[in-house]
Amino acid sequence: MPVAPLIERLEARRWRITPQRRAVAETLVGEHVHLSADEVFSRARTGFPDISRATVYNTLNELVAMGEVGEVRSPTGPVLYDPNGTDRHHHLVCTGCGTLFDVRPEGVDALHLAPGQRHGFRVEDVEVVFRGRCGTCP
Amino acid sequence: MPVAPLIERLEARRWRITPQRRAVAETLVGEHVHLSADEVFSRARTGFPDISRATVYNTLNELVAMGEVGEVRSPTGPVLYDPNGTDRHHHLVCTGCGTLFDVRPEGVDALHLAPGQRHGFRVEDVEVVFRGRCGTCP
DNA sequence: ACCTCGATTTAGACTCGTTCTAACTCCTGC
DNA sequence: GCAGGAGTTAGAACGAGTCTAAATCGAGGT
Repeated sequence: MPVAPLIERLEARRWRITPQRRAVAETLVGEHVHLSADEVFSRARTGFPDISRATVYNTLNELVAMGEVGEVRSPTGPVLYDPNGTDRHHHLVCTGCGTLFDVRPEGVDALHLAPGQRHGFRVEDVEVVFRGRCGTCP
Repeated sequence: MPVAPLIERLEARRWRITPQRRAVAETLVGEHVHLSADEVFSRARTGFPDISRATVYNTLNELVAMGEVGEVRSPTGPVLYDPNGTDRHHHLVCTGCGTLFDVRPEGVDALHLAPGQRHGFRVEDVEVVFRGRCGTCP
């Protein structure tokens, strides 16, 4: 999934593509990319050295609000941004180093909450996080 | 589940029960109790006015490390402490106000990760979070 | 071309939740 | 009764993120 489609989707929304916003969008390309705002900031600076931290946060928050980018609130550590915004998927997190992968677990559709346990909620989403140790953490 | 069993378990571990630690432990009693460190701090002060914030954090972290208390890292907002530390259970969170309930969803045991998706991890735990709107949030 | 005005960007101050530090006090075992 | 470690404390420091107020940009109208 190259950058063009994301940029094109943003143009189709008549969203102004400034050089700063382009620099942010271009960092978010690839498979299994999960960058923190700070990583996005430092990478975006290589393409646009004067971009400010606030602009990176503004842009990421707008991309998330538009649904073009997903945010993963890793239980410990900063929010990670996931360019694969539309696909439903879940996560596998290393409790040692925080490494995070997307996964597509079987059976999540079958998860449901018995009416007696809904506490008056309208349930909208289920998130599944698998925790474990990655190959390099003891 | 009254306070005594928790205090007794702590004594059984030969953990020194100081007045400060007792004040913290006593705030964490009841069903569906999910307090933030700050709420624990202010409640503990009613029983022990000179307790410091650092002691509350120290004590909560030790209780979590011992497994006597669970911590729920609500995706937004502070960590919540759950005295129901041993029971496996999952959570239902309101995306509006952050209200949080314990739930016991069916079918979680069936969740598993296909070997091809394990990315070399040793999976140790699955956490399921249901998101929705509670009765009072629009 | 030239204004105008809202959209965008910026640096830095600020907030929140949490951890760290270094000094202090209190037990516990000898 | 004393030494030394365990526990406590206030406040500084921290990391992530938001907010503010001022500067700058650029698209649409003339």
